[in-house]
Amino acid sequence: MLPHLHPLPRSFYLRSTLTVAKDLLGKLLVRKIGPKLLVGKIVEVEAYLGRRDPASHAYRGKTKRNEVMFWEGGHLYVYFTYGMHFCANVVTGREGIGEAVLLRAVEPLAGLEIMKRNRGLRPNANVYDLTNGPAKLCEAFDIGRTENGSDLLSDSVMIAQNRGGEREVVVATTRIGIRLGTEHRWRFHLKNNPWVSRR
DNA sequence: TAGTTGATCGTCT
DNA sequence: GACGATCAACTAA
Repeated sequence: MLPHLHPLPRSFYLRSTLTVAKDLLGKLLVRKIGPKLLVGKIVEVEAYLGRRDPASHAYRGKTKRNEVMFWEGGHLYVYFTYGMHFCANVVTGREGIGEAVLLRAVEPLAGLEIMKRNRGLRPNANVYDLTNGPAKLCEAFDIGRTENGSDLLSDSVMIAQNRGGEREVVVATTRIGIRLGTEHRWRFHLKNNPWVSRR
């Protein structure tokens, strides 16, 4: 059913952040928790360009919180916000750069029942509410503090090529939930995908 | 449908 | 001490 879940190579992440952000659309977010397998197609992301981007956590340089953003590309930066939510980012570029791509929404493909349970939703809940937001997808995929700094080429969290996924139309808009940096259209999503947040 | 608000706490000023 | 890369519940119209 889901053959060849093989992680993308390190070189995928060692390119410009905007390029990686667009290329992440359509790829598979894969989470393995013991025997349980969760898979979602990435449908919405935002790029955060480090020291040159006032909206980025890395704008003022490295801190204890954002340290992982400055690691080599292909790691997962997970942060805690609003006192209750986690959000997950894909670190891009070479070590010391401090750039990342926020995963904002995925289309659930496998492990829907587990995601519903992780989200605390009833079995008959609307599937569109499962993973249509950055904090929602983290809850659904059970991504939290423990996953901060995970290598995306490892097994527990990986991003894999979506085989047979044909080319889709990408839409660029301004980023959501920020005060500075609103002039840039660094949010990318797949056109008309029902899991994209704020349609 | 649009706009407002409360929840809740780690991080940085 | 203020606020945030959010979400859900609420109000008004």
